[in-house]
This record gives sequence, structure tokens and C-alpha cells, in this order.
Amino acid sequence: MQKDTVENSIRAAYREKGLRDTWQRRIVAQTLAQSPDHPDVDELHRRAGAIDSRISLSTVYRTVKLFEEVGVIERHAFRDGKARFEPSQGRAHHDHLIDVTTGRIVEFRSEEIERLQAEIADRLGYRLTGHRLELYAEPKGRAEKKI
Amino acid sequence: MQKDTVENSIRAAYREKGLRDTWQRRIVAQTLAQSPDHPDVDELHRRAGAIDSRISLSTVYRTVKLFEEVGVIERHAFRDGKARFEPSQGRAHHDHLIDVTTGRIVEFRSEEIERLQAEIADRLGYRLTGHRLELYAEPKGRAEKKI
DNA sequence: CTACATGCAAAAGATTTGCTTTGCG
DNA sequence: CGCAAAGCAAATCTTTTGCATGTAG
Repeated sequence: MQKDTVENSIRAAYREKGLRDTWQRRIVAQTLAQSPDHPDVDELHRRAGAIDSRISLSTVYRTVKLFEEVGVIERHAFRDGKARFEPSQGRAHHDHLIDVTTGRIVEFRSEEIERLQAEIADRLGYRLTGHRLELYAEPKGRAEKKI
Repeated sequence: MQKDTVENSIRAAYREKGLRDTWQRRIVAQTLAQSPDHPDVDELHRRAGAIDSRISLSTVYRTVKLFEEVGVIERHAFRDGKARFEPSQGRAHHDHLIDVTTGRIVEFRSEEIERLQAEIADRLGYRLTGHRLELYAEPKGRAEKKI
């Protein structure tokens, strides 16, 4: 899926809910669509500000919260504690592997794990509504062994 | 493993590092060992304060950070954003299912998922060093289950 | 027009830190 | 005793909110 399609689907989503189409919301949607990584609010504000510096930090906060409620972006909270975001549409659902040596994030998906998660929730008497899976790992092939 | 054994292994861990054995650290260790759930710092301070109210909040903050560095407790960051803790020793490894309607946390373990995680990391060229898996779910039907 | 959205600054909540005092080793 | 640790309050950092103003529909 193309970037501008992601951007448009975000815009479509909030307009469908009867929410107003402001230039601030368009910029945040555009910024998210152009971000291949997982920016936090401050970083989003910086990137959005590069397009139009008049956008305020509080608007970015309000906007990501709104986009999340509308269901078009996902909120993450990796080990650093800060909230990080990525569009949920335009990309298949995936989980994250974090390279502990570099901080690089690799996305992956496993049907098998998805299935098991639903099965576990079910067995515990619940219906799965969401999940978070993060793998922390180091590159193979380094002879470093722990003694 | 018994509660007082957990408490003692925490104490042993920081004393081995040459760190001082203060009554504040003993109380926090004891409180953690007695907590079957995942208290945040404020809650830990409340529970520790029940044993001796002279302990300060900043000391609890410094102590959990220290215990985490020493490796005897685990820090979690569920969706509410606040840091929550549990002893890493004395309990088998497990993951968490969070009841989105009540905030209740159910612990579970799946060998199958553990195995798949290692396999996925391997396939991506990594060696798994840690992971985090959280399921967010709501009770099936209307009856609330207790575990 | 007018209700909803933004900007700004102030507030709030969580966590950290500077500095003085306390007490473990 | 000396230095690590605690207490307290002030500082930080992230996120939220009250209120006056702006603007999309």
C-alpha cells in the first residue's frame, strides 16, 4: 500500500466519524504515513513542524489520541516507556523484534503465534481484543559466549 | 519457592554486590516477595509504608531501580504506562493477559509460543535474549472469571 | 453562524536529582 | 569515622487540560 493511500485512509477514517478535516490533522496523517519507523509524540511534532511549524505539541498529542481511538494508528510502549506510534492500516499486522545491540526494529508476523494467542485467551475464559509481542534478540554468528 | 526465600534471595543479591543492607531495602524486598500481583511504585510505597511509614517514595524509586539492575525484579510497562514490578526469581517465567474491563492481570505460559519465538528469531538471523508478550482481552460472555 | 478544534500556558502525574542528614560497615 | 544511602523538596519529563480564539462545515 502506498504512502498517500495510507494518508488518505486515515483522513477518510476520521471524516467518516464526522470529525473536522483540519490542516493539522492532515499534516499528522501525512507525517505518520511517511514514517517507516515508530516515532514518539515529540518526534512526530518535529516532523510535522517541518511541514508547517505552526502546529502545536498539544495538537499532536490530541491528534494521535484521536487517531488511535478511530483505530487508524497503533500505540506502542517499548522498554523506554514513551508512547510510540505507527499506522495500523496500509501494513499487515505484525509484531516486533528489537535488536538489543543496535536498537533496530525488525517487523515480523507469525500466523501460528496469532492462532495460539487467541487459543490461550479462550482457554482462560477471555476473548482476545489485542496483544503485544516483542522479541529482544542479538544477531547470530557472534562467537561471544557467556561463562 | 517460599516468600521468605524470595526475600532472602533479593537481599543476598544486593549484598553480594557490596551494597548496603538498609532497613528500607529489606522492607521493599519483603513487600515485593509478599506481592502476588504487579504493583506500581506508588502501590509498593503504600505497602512498604504499612510496615514502616518512615520510608520515602524516592527511596522506593531508587530501590526498584537498583533491584532491577541487580536483576532480581522485572519491570513491566503495560498499557497504562506506569512501571509495574514483580520478583524475577521464585516464579517460573510467564506472560501476561490483561483484562481490559477490569485491569486484572492473569499469568500464563505456553511452551508452544516460547518455542515459536525462538524459531522466529532464528529465522530472522537472531538469537533470542528476551521477550514480552501481553494479551489484552475481555471476559467471554458476561460472567467474570477468577483465576 | 456555532460547535468543534487549536494554541498557549498552566496543571498533573510519574520519575529523577541536588543537597543535607543519617547510619551501615 | 567515611562514604553510601535516605529524606525532602525542587526539578524534569511526558502528557493532559482550562480557557480564549480561530475556523470548518
